[in-house]
Amino acid sequence: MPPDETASIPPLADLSRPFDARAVEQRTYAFWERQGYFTPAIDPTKRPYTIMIPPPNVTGALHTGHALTFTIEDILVRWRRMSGDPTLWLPGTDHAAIATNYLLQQQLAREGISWQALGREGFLERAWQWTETYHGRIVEQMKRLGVSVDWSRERFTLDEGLSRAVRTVFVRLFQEGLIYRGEYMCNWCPGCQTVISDLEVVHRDETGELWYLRYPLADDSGQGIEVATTRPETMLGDTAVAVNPADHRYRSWVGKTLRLPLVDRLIPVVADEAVDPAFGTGAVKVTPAHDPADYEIGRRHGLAAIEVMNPDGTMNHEAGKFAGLDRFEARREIVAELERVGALQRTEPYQHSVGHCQRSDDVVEPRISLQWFVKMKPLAQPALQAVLDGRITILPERFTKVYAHWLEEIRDWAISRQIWWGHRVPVWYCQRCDEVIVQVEPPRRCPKCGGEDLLQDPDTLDTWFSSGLWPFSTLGWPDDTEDLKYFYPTSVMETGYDILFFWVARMIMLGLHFMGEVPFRYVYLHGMVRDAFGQKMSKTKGNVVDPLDLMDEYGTDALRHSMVIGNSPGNDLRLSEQRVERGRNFANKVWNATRFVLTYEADGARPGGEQLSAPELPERWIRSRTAATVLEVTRMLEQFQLGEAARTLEEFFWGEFCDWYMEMVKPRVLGLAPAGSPKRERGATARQTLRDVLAVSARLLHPFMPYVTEEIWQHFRASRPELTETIAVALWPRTDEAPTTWADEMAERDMRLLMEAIVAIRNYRSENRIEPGQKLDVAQVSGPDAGVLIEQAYLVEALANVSLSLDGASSGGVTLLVGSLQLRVIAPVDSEAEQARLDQELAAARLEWERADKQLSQPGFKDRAPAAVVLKAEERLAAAGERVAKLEQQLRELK
RNA sequence: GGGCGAAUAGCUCAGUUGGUCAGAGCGUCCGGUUUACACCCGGGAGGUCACAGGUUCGAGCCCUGUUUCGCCCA
Repeated sequence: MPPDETASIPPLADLSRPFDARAVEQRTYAFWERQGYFTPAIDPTKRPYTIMIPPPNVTGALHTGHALTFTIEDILVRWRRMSGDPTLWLPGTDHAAIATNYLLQQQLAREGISWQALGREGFLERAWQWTETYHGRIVEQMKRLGVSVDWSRERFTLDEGLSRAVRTVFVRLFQEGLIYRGEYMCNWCPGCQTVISDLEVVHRDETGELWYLRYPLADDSGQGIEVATTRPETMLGDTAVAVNPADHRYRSWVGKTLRLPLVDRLIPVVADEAVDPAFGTGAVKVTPAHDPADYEIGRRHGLAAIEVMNPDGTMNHEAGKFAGLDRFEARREIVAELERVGALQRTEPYQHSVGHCQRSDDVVEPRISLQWFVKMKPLAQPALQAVLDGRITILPERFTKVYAHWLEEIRDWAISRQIWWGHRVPVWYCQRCDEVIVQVEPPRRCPKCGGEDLLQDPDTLDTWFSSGLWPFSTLGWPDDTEDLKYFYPTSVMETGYDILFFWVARMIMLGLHFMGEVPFRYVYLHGMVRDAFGQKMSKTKGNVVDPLDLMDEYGTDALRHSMVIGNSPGNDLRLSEQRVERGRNFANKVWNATRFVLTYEADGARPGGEQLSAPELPERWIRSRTAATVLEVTRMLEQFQLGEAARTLEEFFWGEFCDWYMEMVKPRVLGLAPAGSPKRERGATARQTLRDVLAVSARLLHPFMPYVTEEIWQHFRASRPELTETIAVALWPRTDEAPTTWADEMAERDMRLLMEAIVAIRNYRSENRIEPGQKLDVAQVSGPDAGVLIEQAYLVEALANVSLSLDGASSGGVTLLVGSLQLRVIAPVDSEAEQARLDQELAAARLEWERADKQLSQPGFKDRAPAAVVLKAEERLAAAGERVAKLEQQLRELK
């Protein structure tokens, strides 16, 4: 085997005591990538498992949200790949139009370059440079997380194939009448200088002011009407005052003419149902060009819409002497001026919701403009249906309602953006005959008049318009590719609940419309990652946790572990260093358990060559527990219960395999017995079991902690050449064959008893401050299951530091009750403490008895409860009763 | 204003077909030079599962209402 095809692990002797994550990670990922393990083989006889990665912003950096996303997806994907499914996890990045455009503008400004002066072409050139520079960074960061994606299929939302998909979709929707262009009131961000969709507006409650203005009657009678407004600067564009027609206070005012202060424009008082009589004075100023509600009122009453602002948020020429001022500066000056002329009546603080741009945080300005829209109702209906009839399952289930509600109330989607970075609208305007040409490839001449003077629409499309196509555009659509046929529909869309509307809903709508089939069968929504105090992470707060720092310090496996354990779908996650520490400790535990196993393997003969004795109780027990764990973990993964699966694994590996089984094995493997001796055989069986269980565990753990488990695997391969060359494609332990034949109910029952006995002795030792080093004698064991303990005496002796000398000769000591067993331990007895201990145990036993008794005597219980439940309760009652009797007797003897 | 979620040990959280389900990690207390691991081992304390009703033989889990906090939509 050429050296570059191995994982090049260091020799066993060099194994470091703590797991050295950093040393392992880079070499391991390079090995996986080189070998192409993550490129699936298309097999028509098998159903593929496909996940499309939520593409991170190409110019962005890995954050904790990505770490969560990619960890969850990697777990699912690695598990299914090991299960034998042709598995495709397709990676890619997103061009993040507004974000990139905005950041690049700022970057240029720092360099003293005006983007306007640079021009469209120059700007795009810079943007591509940026993209190329940063693309490498995000890819490297993704690799550090261990993502098992197929890099050979990597896509970028702005690459040629995806761009053609975007243009094709635009053209088809236009031809179907689902895309239209029109002049409407939209959300305008003066900072980004583009329209944004409703979803990109973030509403925040703010304390502003409510200004009361008096608009006088034009007849100079001295009478006037008072209006209240939160945005006095827009008064320059007022073209009416409106009142509710049912508001008797203003009935006589309707139809009268007012003189607008500062401007001297004559404006009517109109009656309109939309006016809320309870707001302010019940009369409102109407500014059709700057408020969506006023826009509607204006349309109903034929009012002029006078724009008083420029696209950048400064006042325009209509603002007269305020022209050129920023809108907020203008507000102050206009208020001052209104006060000076006596039009300002009063001001009061006012709580209201203010829309901000999701990207730049500027206050969004309602503005009338000519934009492209997607008609949503016809697309939304099938998307709703697909979820309601179960073709798509949303997890957690509660988000189904959120999804449905949004789709039912959906409004048309403004898709054009007044920025340069993105997919340019595939529409050309003939300068000769005004023909509008909508097509996928650029036209040479106007199909109507033959003119060659064609101007392409300057706008670009919302990034989400292209990412909405992600599940199929990445597979080659609009071409009918093999990938598309095989991998679509995909299996799972895993992402954060915050982009359910932005992205998931749109993928479903567009997928159904263009592919005629759902884009994915499951939607798994994870929660938001917060800081240790539950605060949302933000740069301004300075509480951003960098996953790369955490990986540097604790290792990738540790970070991944912290991302899934104890987390459940849809719920937010508080990330703290302590949490990651737990992950590191566990990775280290796994590593050291391996060192233990490998050390004895190296010490003894090669596996397979040794004479094995029959498995003893500890072997039967740990195998049975392993089998149960395989079933349990597999079941949980099938149900997307990743957090529970991880916890189950941790508990099994650490609590049962390491803390119990390895300790039980030590008496037999410490110090090798001569070949051929029974002790040697017993040791060989134990070592064999250690290896077997560790090998199964490593495979179960691999999706969660890929690096440490791969490292283990490679060390195993040294002595077991039959193993696959990577754990990444090792077979997932099957639930329908070995090792599930290891299930052994009797062994589990007997071991429980042994473990309880050991714990009872340790407990007594601890409570009575008996030196851990002091060996105690167990003089007597009685009870129906005494044989179990006697047979396994060496285990109890080793783990509880006692010796079983069942001669009954020595007297005294203390009797411990373990289930139905009684152990008489020769130990110093402090009769006062012993009395307290027995009293306490008696109280507990009585309580247990009472509870069982209460349950059994519950009227109807025996008739209605399942027989197994009744039986269990009866057993509990009997056992508790026995225990009470024994304790009472012990107390009597003590006195 | 509408909808959703959370409320379980000091802290952070699990608990998915209602019948040992009262758990984990961290923290805390006690004890450990047991050669895999102190990133460890052993032992302990600690909870009326927010509150009030209801359904049921049986409720942390299902239903209704209330309180507090958070989120989404308008």
